[in-house]
Amino acid sequence: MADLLDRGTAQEYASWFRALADPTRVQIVEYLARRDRPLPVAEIVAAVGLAQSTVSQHLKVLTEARFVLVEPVGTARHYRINARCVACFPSAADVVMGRPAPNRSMGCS
Amino acid sequence: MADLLDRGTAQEYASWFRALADPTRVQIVEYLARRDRPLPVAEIVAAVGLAQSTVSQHLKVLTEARFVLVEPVGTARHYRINARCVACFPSAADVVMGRPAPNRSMGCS
DNA sequence: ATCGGTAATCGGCGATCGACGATGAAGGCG
DNA sequence: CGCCTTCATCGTCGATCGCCGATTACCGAT
Repeated sequence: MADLLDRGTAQEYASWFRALADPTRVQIVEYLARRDRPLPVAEIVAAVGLAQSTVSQHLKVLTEARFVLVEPVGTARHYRINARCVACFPSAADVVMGRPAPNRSMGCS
Repeated sequence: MADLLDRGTAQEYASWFRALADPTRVQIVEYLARRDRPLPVAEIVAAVGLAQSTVSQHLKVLTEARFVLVEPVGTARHYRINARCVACFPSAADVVMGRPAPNRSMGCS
């Protein structure tokens, strides 16, 4: 008993936290969560006030972490929050803080 | 309305997430949370299996992020989870995910 | 086929990270 | 006093990060 959290799980959790380890990405995720509808990149670029390439990089990180989903719309690409992650990411915080794991694994689709 | 989360808040949240952006630190925090009593560094070193200097660095990061508290005990230093953070860190996850901020600010002591 | 608008990718920059061994500082004990 | 024990700090290394401008790729429309 009392040994460490499984390394794989720790790595998975850490990758989630790392995706939010940048203030700009925190702003983007919170923005997408609050708007709760697919938004084109241009609008996000305007909101955060950074270069388009920079925002695109951040969106790539968030997409790979499954925080964000993307759908092509004509020539554009619309990003939106991943509703599953809204539900299961805070549970990761609980696990790390020693609370019983609330059921759902972090394997969000 | 519908503009970005305040930059200062985003930076504060990001610094919390960054502190957990490493699997070893996730393991350390979860370990301290589950044991829930002050532990000497040597025990943590034994648990994670890394060099003592490396673990000390991780503990410094976690201490500066206020996830962990330290108290000197004789020649040793005992680390323990910060109970306040156990309560208020998951709320950061909620805020980022667009949920209403559950009261307490992140300014944990 | 070419043009315009949208967004991803590339290459480079300085800064930070995570790991280590070695060294240093502080306290207890003979 | 000297000597462990315990832990923090230093210096270094390669790797990664965050940002940018420039370029490329894609698609719709002319």
